Amino acid sequence: MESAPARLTSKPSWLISQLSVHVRRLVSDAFSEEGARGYHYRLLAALKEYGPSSQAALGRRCSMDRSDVTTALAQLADEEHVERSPDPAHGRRSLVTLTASGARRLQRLDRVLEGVQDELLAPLPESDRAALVALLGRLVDHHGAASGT
Amino acid sequence: MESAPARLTSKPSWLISQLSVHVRRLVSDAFSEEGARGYHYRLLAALKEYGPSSQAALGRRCSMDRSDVTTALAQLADEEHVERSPDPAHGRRSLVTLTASGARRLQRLDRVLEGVQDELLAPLPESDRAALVALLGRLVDHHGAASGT
DNA sequence: CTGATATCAGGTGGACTGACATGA
DNA sequence: CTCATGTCAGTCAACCTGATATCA
Repeated sequence: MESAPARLTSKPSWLISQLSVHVRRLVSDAFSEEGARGYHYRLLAALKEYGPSSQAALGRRCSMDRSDVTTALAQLADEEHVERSPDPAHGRRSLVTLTASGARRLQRLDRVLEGVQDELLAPLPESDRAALVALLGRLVDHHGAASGT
Repeated sequence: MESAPARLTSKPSWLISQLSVHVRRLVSDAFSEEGARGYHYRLLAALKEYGPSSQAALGRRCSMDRSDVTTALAQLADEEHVERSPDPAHGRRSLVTLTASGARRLQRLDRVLEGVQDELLAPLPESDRAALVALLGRLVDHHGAASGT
């Protein structure tokens, strides 16, 4: 405190908050050109990765609230990127599946994200990028395990 | 792509977005116990670091919009954590200064942030923390320089 | 009964935009 | 005149809460 420069930028949570502003700007700018939003991407990506799922499971995996899952899925269903069918085994549960057009949509969004990443990581050489990803991954794993089911 | 598990968690922008959710939750939880919000902390910290400033300058340094600076400063002024006085040299411009109570407030919030950081970085040993801070710092510097004045 | 699930209504803070008046 | 500044009004996505209905 006394001798340190007290630079805001030495606080990890401050750094991450600042960074997240830029990331969000970049991502939502890029996504909105495609007419998508963050929630849509998360859901599509989770569906691709885990296969057909219930809405509650999607919410857990995407760290999204159930109510938001419902809304976002309704929009995705409107555009026929996903299909919601009642789970035959469980009356109340619905099974959400990725459609072919949803998979294409995800591909486009993935490509958009690649661009964002290049821009974001521009100042770092390859080896540093890998190190950063590894470190962030450990944090996400740790905190994801703490909160999710 | 081919052999990799295609884990979402290998995408830096995804990782940062995920992380920022946790960081925000931790930070705003902790701050709201103090009755503060992110904007308040940013402004107080910037005032401490750069000294008395105009509102526009604060906005630039905190990556905040001018209108949000106005609102947040009004609240801080209500609680007498800052003082706004017209700049004698420039009629329209106001000079914002940190009061003694504002400085104490900032200290408390800083302590709160330390706690958040400990929680956030719990899974990482000291050396990795430093590495992470360095990497994030480089990204923030790069992208901050690009956007701000 | 509890518990999980899906839906709907609403509220909050953070980021942003547009309009406006004032002053250098 | 233009430009920066401070203010106000309002939009938007993300995040969260509570209430309700259905079903194992």
